[in-house]
Amino acid sequence: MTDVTRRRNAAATRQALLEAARDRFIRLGYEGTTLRDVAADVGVNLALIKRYFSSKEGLFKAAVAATPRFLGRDDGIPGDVHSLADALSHQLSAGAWPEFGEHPVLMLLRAAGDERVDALRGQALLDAALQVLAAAGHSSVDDADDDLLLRAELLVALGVGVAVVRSATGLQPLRDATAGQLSSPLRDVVTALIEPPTNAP
Amino acid sequence: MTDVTRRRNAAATRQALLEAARDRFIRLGYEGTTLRDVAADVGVNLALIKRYFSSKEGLFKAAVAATPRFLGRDDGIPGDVHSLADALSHQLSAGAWPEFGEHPVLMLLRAAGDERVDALRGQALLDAALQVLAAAGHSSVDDADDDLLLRAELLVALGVGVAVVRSATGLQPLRDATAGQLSSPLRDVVTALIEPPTNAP
DNA sequence: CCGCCATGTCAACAAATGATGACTTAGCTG
DNA sequence: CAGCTAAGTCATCATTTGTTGACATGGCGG
Repeated sequence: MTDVTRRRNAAATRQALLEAARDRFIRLGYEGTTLRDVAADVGVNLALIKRYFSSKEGLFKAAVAATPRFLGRDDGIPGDVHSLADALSHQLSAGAWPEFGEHPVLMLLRAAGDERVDALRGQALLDAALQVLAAAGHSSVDDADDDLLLRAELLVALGVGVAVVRSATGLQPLRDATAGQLSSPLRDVVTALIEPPTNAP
Repeated sequence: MTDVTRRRNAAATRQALLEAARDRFIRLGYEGTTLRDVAADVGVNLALIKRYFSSKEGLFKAAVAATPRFLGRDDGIPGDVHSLADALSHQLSAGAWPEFGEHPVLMLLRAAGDERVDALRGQALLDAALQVLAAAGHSSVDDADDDLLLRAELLVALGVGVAVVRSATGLQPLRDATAGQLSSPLRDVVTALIEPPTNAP
């Protein structure tokens, strides 16, 4: 945004536009984001967006492509239920994602009815559920029955819900919960969902 | 909408407008809903909305006021953790809310940045969390420590997440999950959150 | 039957917003 | 330095959408 090395530097300007757009898309959704505001954030003329991204939809797709998925990041895939719970705690803690302001999954969820984005969004959530299953020791989809997949998706839904609730309300203490505070309850949930207490004969 | 008894009947027309608006607000959010579409749904002129609700914001607030809260409905407040889990299973099952199409909580979450709606939304979610606490045997807020409140809010977030994920994606098997299928996992989650397995000394 | 008033329609305005082509300027290259 | 091209600006258009005042009309009370 305030990059000094951006004097008639196309790549840097394009990048700045992308970041400004991503920030607004995450906070305000597709409809709520105006191209004029994005251009103003960067201090550049509206028409440049057309040059670099063709249209608002092009800008949105580029922003989506440049945003990490739900359980994706660089943390690597958690190998067991405990590290999965820890990864969730960190992803859902208050200070996480300082570069986005909100949880990046919100951008996907606030998208317009575009077909390609819909597919991307569904895939991202399914991927997350599969990662949960992997952490539970199931390497392939067919390895798990529908009930287990449903349980994994419920865990993903919990993550989505936390992100949504935090961004939409000031609900305390959830709003400011740290990873440390989330850790204990989330461990309980993960364990209960993926390793039910009394289910084996 | 297709009420035959609606020939120059102000009350019925007003009600039809309210229902059409509610449906669109829930599915498409505040920004995504246009007054022209709402009027067209009812088969009435756009200007009538101004007459009955003053403005789009007035229409939205009326729709919010006429929509049940999260754990509110008429089911009554669940008295223990098991009936709480069952109530959740039913509220979050695929066929629930036939009169809205989606879970009504989505209307609150997709609201514009209006101050009063923000407050309403926060209050609705807090109420839901308090109901969860009540089901856990805590009659007042002060009765519970922050950790327990956080756990209750996580359960509410799970509900919100399920509603959001279902409305935004075709994620299976969550999308079509019945109350029966949700029951077992949700019981595990509720128990784990509200009655942690190994916490007492 | 007739007029009145609630009910509803019509046409038009203004603001916001995405899209677009013509124009300008800075910085490199020869 | 001259000039060409990429980078950026400007003014404007078309569309959508909320808002609004003037107008039409149907049913009910007298």
